[in-house]
Amino acid sequence: MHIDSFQVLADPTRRHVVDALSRGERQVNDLVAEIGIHQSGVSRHLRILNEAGFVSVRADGQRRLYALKPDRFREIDDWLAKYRSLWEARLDRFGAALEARRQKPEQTKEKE
Amino acid sequence: MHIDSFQVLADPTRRHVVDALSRGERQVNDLVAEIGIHQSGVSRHLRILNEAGFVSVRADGQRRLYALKPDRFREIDDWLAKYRSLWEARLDRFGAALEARRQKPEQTKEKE
DNA sequence: GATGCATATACATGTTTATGCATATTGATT
DNA sequence: AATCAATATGCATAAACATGTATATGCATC
Repeated sequence: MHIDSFQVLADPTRRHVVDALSRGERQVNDLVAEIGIHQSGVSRHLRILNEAGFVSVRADGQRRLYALKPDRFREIDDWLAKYRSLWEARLDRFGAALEARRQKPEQTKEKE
Repeated sequence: MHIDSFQVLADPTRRHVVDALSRGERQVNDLVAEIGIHQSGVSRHLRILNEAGFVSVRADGQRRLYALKPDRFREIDDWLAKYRSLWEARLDRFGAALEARRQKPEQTKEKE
C-alpha cells in the first residue's frame, strides 16, 4: 500500500516541509527559499510526501502547488491512541484496563 | 537533547518492540521470542529506545525489565496537534482518543 | 571460584537514503 | 519556434542504519 508513515517523517527536512505546508498551500520555490536545500532536493521530498499520501499537488500554470492531506496524519493519530492511555490513564477506563494488565513482579517504579 | 522521535520509530522492528511493551513490562528474552530477530538486535533496539526516552529499564536479578515511558509519546501527540485541525472539526482530543479506541480491536497492520 | 544464564557491545557487511550536480520535462511568453 | 521559468529526474557519493556472529559483562547458584 503506502510507504511507512514514520519512515517518511523520520527525515527532519521532510518535517520542515510539512511544517511549512501547515501554514497553507505552497509552491516548490517558496519551500526552497524557506528550507534552504537545493531545489532538486525539495522536489524529491515532495515526491516522497506525495507518494506517501501526506500532500496533494495541483498545477497552476508552470507552478505546482502542494498542500497537506489529512489521512496519513489521522493514521498516526490512530496509532498513537494505543499509547495515549500511558499518560491519560487516570482519565478513562481503557487506561485502567491496560494498567491492570501490566504484570508487575513488584511495584512498578520508574527511575533511571 | 534527545534523539529524534520519528527517527526512532521509523524502524518497524522498533515499533514492534514498542507494541509488545504496550501490553506490559517485558524482559529482553521475551521480546526476542515475540519479535523474531537475534537477541543482540533486540538489545540494541532497546538501547536506542531507552536513550531516546521511550522506555525505562529496571534490573530484576540478571534480567532487565523494560517498560514504556509516556513522555516521548506525549511529545508526538503535541506535534500532531498542529495538524489535527486538518481532519478534526469539533471533537476534542480526549473524545477523539475514545473514539479511536472504540473503533478497532486490532491495529498492528503497519509494517509492509 | 567455576559454571551457566541473561543481556550488552565490537566488528564486519549489505542496504538504504539524503544530497548536489547536471539534465530533462513542462508550461508560458514573445 | 526560441527562450525563459518552474519543477522533476538520473547519476554518483557519502553517511546512516539494521543485522548476525562472536565476544564480553553481570548476576546467580553451586
